Amino acid sequence: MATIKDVSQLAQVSQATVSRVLNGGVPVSPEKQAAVLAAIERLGYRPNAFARSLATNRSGAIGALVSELSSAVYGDIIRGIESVAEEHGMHLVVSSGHASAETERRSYDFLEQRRTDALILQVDASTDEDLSRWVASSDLPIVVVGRYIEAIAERCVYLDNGAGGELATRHLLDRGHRRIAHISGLMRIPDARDRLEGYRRALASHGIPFDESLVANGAFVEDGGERAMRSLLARGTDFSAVFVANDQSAAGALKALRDAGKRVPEDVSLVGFDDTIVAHYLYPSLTTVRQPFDEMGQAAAWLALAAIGVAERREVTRRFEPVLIERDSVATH
Amino acid sequence: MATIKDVSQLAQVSQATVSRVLNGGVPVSPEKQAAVLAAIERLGYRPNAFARSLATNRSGAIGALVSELSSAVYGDIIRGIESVAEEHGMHLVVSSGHASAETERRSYDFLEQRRTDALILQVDASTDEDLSRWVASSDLPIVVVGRYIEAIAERCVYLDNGAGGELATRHLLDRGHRRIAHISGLMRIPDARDRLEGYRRALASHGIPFDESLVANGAFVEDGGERAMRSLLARGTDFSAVFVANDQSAAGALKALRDAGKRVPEDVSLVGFDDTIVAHYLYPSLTTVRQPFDEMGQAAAWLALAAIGVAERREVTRRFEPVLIERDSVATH
DNA sequence: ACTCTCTATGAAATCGCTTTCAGGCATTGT
DNA sequence: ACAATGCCTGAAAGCGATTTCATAGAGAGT
Repeated sequence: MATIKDVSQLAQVSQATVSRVLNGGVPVSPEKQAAVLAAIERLGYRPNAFARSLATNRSGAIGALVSELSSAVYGDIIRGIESVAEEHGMHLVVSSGHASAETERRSYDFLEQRRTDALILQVDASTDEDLSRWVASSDLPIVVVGRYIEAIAERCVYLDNGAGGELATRHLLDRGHRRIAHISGLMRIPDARDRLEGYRRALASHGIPFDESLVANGAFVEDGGERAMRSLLARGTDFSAVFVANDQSAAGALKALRDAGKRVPEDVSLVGFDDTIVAHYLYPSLTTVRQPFDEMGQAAAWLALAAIGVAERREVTRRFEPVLIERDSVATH
Repeated sequence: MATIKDVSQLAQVSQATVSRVLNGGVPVSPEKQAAVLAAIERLGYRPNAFARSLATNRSGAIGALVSELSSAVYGDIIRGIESVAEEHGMHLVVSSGHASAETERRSYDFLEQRRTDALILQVDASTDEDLSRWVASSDLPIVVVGRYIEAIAERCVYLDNGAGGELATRHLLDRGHRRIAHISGLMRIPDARDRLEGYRRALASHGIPFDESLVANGAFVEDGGERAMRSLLARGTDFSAVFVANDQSAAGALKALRDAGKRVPEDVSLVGFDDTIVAHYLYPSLTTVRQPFDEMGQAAAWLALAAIGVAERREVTRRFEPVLIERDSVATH
């Protein structure tokens, strides 16, 4: 591998000059410039990124830590981050936390260890306190996406989950449903609690009392949704619609309904949450509350890049509003 | 940020000693060891990864370039790579090619630029020649996954797509189908051609002549599958089953069938390819040919790690066999 | 008791780049 | 024609680790 020294010798200039033509900004005479470029070409020279980073203390990359790499949910967040990063000539290093606090911590350490210039975190397993501590103790800018943490609110990009729960429930109310059940998410995750809260608010606004027996926990996973729906059906409490806390558990709920001989949406209407690819593939396709993952990723990237002075500081939306996507799983009651 | 020098001063030892306790291998007296560890703890010292990499010329990470980060298909490959990498204390840097040859090239350049110790490529847009050239001209080990390229065969981890096409088609033949259509994939991708070839072989083995009018192109995407199925139906040629080149286009095909009032599997049976999450969510759930993405990722990682001497050299499967996953989209004819 | 290993340690070179600093040379102004 | 100004350029000092090499001291062998 050729080094800058080889280039400088071949081009008969100093290493400083080579560095200057490489990085621009400083004027270099056209002749030397040409000589250097020729030498670079001739030697197939590529600057050593480690040396450069060591000297500049910048890596040219931002890191993203996501809870699950292969999830349909978070792919769009990454895509959003990447598009903005690329726009600014920065690269993206992605690492996965495997939905385990331990692995999240390890991956965080890796990224934080001065390998990237900024960090974007989308994690589930670590607690609010963990994250706040990380933000406080790290000297690189950290942005948290998909989660609102009061202590570091200005570094959070998140959805208004309460409004989302309300939106979903209101939609069912508007369609004439009155007995509306809820399959909730993993309650240790704030999103789940907020969505439930939104559901309660919507009911309240229509003067409908909250009924404990219409709520079952789906834990955000397909299996959980299936079990929750079975439990709901077994209770014998009557309902004509269900707001499910995410698309994945809605898939499970749909299966349980089908197994029980209930038709969707004729017998039971279903609203999901997230608008992941799952909602599109289900049959009937799922009416759901969309999270603008792509835009949220972009916002997070803007925040991060602005913090390190790569992107201009500009107004960035941090709290996103949910949007209802109507498909075929809701009928008028 | 504390440096090794700070630590060495606080611990009253040389930098070399600090480095030794950090990296192990070389004996250090227990007292100094303790002093160093205490100093590290006290200062919150973390070695600078750039400096270390510059000195050792190793990054401790392997790079993966995938065509699409957020695809359901490739998530499992990454997961497989990551699990093996982690097992060996290596980290993973992922970059995306966005299914464009230009971006693939750029991402490749980034990763190749001495940032990672080995490279695993899963790319669609770049040609066999591009890849062969990269492998030839790079001084880091490169493994290609999901693709067979003759010139660099020993660095490829791939599925026997021909066998897959045969498997799918044979399954339909075994179930009594004789008029079997095929919705093919993007023909510039070898996988698509091989699957078609397998389809032809299976037909031939049953003495059924290949019928051009039973083949339509679905280009591996949902839309394409839908259009292809419509085209097939419009031709008026009779068929009772279709082998679709991947799950995604099978989803489109299913939609077209449904729109045309055909029931699956009663009127038309369907077999997909890949066994992605899509196959699971479709209704009826899709019988499909499974690619062991996870294991393929693992194999690629083993190959890569062995090449840089991190993992022991052991026998690694490079050509994987497809497996038929039976679900609900095939009926006996 | 004396030489001969060995073992643990530190000093210093090195990795490949950026950046400061000082100076040479050509302009410009008077 | 001379001083002042600016523009380019090169030498050299980092950046923060690893690693080689030499050496001091401890232990072993006779």
